[in-house]
Amino acid sequence: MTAAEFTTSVEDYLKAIYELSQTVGGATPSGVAARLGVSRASVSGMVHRLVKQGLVKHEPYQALRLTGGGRAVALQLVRRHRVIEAYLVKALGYSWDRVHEEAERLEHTASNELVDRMAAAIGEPTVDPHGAPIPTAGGAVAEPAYRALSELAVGEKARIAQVEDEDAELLRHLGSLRLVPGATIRYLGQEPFGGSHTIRIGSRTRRLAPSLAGRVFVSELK
Amino acid sequence: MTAAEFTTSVEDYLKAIYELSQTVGGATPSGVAARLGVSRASVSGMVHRLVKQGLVKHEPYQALRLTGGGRAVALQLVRRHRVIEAYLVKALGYSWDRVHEEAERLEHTASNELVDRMAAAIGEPTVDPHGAPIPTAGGAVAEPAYRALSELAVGEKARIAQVEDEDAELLRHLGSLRLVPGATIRYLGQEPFGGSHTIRIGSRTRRLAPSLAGRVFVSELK
DNA sequence: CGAGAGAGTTAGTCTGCCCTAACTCATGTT
DNA sequence: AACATGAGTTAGGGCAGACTAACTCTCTCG
Repeated sequence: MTAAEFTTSVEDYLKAIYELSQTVGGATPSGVAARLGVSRASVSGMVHRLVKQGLVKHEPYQALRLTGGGRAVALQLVRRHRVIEAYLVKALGYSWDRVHEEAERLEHTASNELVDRMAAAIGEPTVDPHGAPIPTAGGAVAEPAYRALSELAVGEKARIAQVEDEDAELLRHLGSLRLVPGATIRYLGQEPFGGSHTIRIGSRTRRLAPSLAGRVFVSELK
Repeated sequence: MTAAEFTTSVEDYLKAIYELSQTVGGATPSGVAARLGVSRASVSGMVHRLVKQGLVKHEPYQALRLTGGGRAVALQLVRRHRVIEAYLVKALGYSWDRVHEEAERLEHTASNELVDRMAAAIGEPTVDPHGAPIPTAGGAVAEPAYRALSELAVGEKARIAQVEDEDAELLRHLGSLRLVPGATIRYLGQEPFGGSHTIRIGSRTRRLAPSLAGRVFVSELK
């Protein structure tokens, strides 16, 4: 039942389409190609196979959409990825900048049962080490509408909710600033002409390059 | 450095050749084919590739032999497999009859670092749940010369050292008899004409089909 | 409105790994 | 010693998934 129903490639495409679907512009073939590091032609080829398998819907020259089945596969994969990341950090002492790469490989070979056991062993976490919500085994996900840090109003306080997880350099930098999910900050504003953002975290003032501030997401402080 | 240097297929072939090399008759192409569930022709094809990559030595119509490099790859894989099995049992509550299948997949995607962390987390085990020795990270393995249970002398006492790990049914049966590595038994003999073997384990007398007794290995009691 | 630019697709090729069918080699039996 | 048998190999295909090159569609902008 948990047999390898889909190839690693198919799973990767479905996950890419799932993740791009919830960004502005949706999942375009060239977006998928860029995300997976393959040519646009390869995406066209794979999309045909996915459509034939009933995992994706596609009208030529339109955005790609997952079917219910395709979405379910993608959500399982996302769950496996995020649980594995959380487990590596909590149970095996990994740092948060090194788990993504390992999880990218393990997510395709770990059974759902293993992932469920990992989740149980660390107390059924609801978010991964970068703050991303973990889908339930049943395939339900919270999809919180966080704001980018750069969208805060001057003087506003907020809590760091989630950061992008794919860039290890970024994660090490954010970690060194203590800018991790759960941290409380106050936004002090942006320098003129698209300069750095300034925030207060604990008793320290920190400056963030504009490109970083769009990759860190915050929630209301309650 | 721990990048995926070899395909899953290549790793599987090397492991099969390694394991068959230490049985009587060595690693023949048809032995490898049977073990991996592929045709003999597929083995011939893969052997050409492995020879070209310098992982295997092969004279036509002779047994296959690993080169130093091939052996190193195989030992890494065996280490990953056995550490994963041990970890699943000790850290995640798996039963010993369900770990082989999971480890067969994870061994190809878990990094050496992950495996080393798993090993450390459970106290650097030296054998897996079925009693098979775990190679060190450096690639050294103990290769103990155990006897099959069926080779014991009547009345002899011995310790269960290792059992075959690939047949879940077998493992469940042995588990129900408490015939697990570390258990102490006394061999009471075999029924005439190739019948069942009888052993004493704890205060109970158990009977083992001849085919089972050749798949359970014992060491001297000290 | 018409033309690029760029996105998407099709065509054709390659590699990895599997298969079946058919041939060759090695070996034991009579 | 010849031959049957089975092990090993070669030949020829197939499928998955990637690529480049070339064609087509869409959309924006002058």
